[in-house]
Amino acid sequence: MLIAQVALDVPVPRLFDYVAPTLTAEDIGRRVCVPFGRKEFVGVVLALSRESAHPREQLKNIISVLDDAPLLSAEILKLLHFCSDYYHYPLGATVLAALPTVLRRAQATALKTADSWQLTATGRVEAANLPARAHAQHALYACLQDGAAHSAATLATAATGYRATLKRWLELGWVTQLSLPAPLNAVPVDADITPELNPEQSQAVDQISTALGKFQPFLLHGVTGSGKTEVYLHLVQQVLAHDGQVLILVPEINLTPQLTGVFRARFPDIEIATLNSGMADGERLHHWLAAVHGRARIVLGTRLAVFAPMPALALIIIDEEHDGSFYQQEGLRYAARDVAIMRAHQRNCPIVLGSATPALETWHNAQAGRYQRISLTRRAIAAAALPQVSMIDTRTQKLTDGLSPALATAIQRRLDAGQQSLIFINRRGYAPTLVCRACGWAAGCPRCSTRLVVHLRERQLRCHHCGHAERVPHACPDCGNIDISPTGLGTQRLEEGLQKRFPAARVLRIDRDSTRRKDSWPEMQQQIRRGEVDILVGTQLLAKGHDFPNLTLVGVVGADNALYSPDFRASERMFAQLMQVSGRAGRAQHPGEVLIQTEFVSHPLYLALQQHDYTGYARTLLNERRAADFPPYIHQAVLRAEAPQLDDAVTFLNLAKSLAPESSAVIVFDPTPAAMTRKAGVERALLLIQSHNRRTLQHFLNAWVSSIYNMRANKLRWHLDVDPLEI
DNA sequence: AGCACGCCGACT
DNA sequence: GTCGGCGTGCTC
Repeated sequence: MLIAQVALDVPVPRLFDYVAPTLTAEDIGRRVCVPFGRKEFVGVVLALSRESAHPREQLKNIISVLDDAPLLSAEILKLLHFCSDYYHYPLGATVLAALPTVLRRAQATALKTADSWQLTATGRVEAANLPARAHAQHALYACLQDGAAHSAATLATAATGYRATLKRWLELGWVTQLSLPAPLNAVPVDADITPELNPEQSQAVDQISTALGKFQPFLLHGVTGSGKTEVYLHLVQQVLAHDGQVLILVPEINLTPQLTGVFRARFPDIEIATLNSGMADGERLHHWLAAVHGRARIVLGTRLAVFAPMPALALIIIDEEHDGSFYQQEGLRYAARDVAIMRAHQRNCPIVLGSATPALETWHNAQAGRYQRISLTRRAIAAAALPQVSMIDTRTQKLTDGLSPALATAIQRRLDAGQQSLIFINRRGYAPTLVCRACGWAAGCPRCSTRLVVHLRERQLRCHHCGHAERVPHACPDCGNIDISPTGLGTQRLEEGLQKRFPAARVLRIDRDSTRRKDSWPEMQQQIRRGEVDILVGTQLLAKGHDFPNLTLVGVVGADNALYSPDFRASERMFAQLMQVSGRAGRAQHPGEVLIQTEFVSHPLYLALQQHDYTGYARTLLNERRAADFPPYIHQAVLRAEAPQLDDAVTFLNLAKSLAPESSAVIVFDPTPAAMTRKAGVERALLLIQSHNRRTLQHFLNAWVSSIYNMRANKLRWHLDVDPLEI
């Protein structure tokens, strides 16, 4: 009797056995439909054996086997196994999380190949004579006239409401329907020319490409504008020449279209699968399958792409590897960068971590020789020097709407010269608080332990953590005083102040609020490039990898906040952000200038920034971390609990602590309320666990987690966060 | 996660 | 007398 061990998407840390007479070892990694409780579930076969720990009469039969070939290779299953172990997340849920959502659903019986449509010879002749007013038909023709097969998704974007037209054309015999998936990126792009590399870049390419075929992590540390992308492109070219696949991970959505464009222009004949959370399910599936079947030679995506099976994977690239969006903060809590390293290790291929401001963990690994460091010290455009950075002492200057006279003068000079300025402030909204001048009341969120942010244009108070919104009150709800005022500075207020100060200037605000509408951010980027904007005001959105050639001034406002933060990673993050945003200035012919408003003109963070000295500041921070016994000198895990009452969460954690195995090499701290205790109506507490030895910590957690699963947890949710980003 | 079973309060 | 609240436990 053959028994299949099946992974199911249930929060239970074990597999389920089913009778599966027809399966063979070839079927491991295939999806199956199984009865589970009263329902049918989709699962993945992870192992086959002759016997089960359960009596035969308790075992049910597999209902059906779903795909004609395994979707998850042995290799990717091994990676998922590792993740389940390392992050202490149930194996079944981990495995199912690696599949696109459509493939996790029970109704989806078998995988249908996506249809595509192609113009016939008749169609070509007839469509050329369409009446001018047949707009819908013209739009469809424009899309199909290249003769290639196109998917529904491509047709939908090119010609809205194409379905009716397509149906008619199908009847007329103008198009044929193929039951083959259309190639990705069928829409042609202009081919790019391969630019020359400077000596540093070509040395980087040489060094990395000699490692192809074996495991070796590289840290590509390149100053902003040093042309890391060009290095990636050359490496990809080499891998493609040997029929390999490349996995490229990028931070959240913003950069994906831009970078995809670059790769498509350089490799117009290569299929590129893109994977990010913003994609429609069907499209995502299409791209994922292209990766799985090896058709897509380049897979470019956000963190979730790290689990995309790729039969010919030969190189992994992580761009902006320091970026926080590589951490998944719910469900399977993983760090895509670390998973990618493990994947490269298992696959025996090189991995490139690129950044101008590497994460301290990464830097530390490079110092220790675990990663090979390659530096690009010069900007790719020879004329573009790094910007000059200076501080403006806000203790001695009078600020108007958050702006010092020195910064205002600098902006005026750019306006006179027809150049652009960028003012960076990491706070959206009008003002971060609404305060009563009489009694000291401040508007707080009813569902979170945090202040509400004033959004004046919408006349609303909003919580940036749970989405709660209410009208701005006219008087203080506590004492009735009318004199309540927005306090502090946000992007909206800064925008308003700048517009008042420079009435003739075209000011554009860029934050999550102003770019919420789909496609508005790419549109704004075009606007900026076309020179239709004089002053940009924005948050970290602006810091990331964009190239605005006419931008010569970057002003920084309100950065001091990070210096007070209780989060030990706050200054690392702020330094990286400022370094990145400074890098926006003077990327082309004109020299750039960066002005930072601060009360701490001689703080090491700012001094390092002035010197463009990542290395020096990294050393400072690492020394601090070592002295304080913080990561990367110690390994952490956090047990988090959420409950309607804080007491219940804390009690649970105390009980969990009492169940912790004895270990002299592991420190278990006392439970504490989370930094933001209440969030979206739930009370949160946490328990920090530390060890100097990663393996010791892992063993400890292994033993502990199974006993936590046995605890009763009413109305309480808990999870373990290994290598947490924030505590 | 779903879903059923089960044991205590206010209703036709 | 039942309808239904959600605490508890199981799913191969």
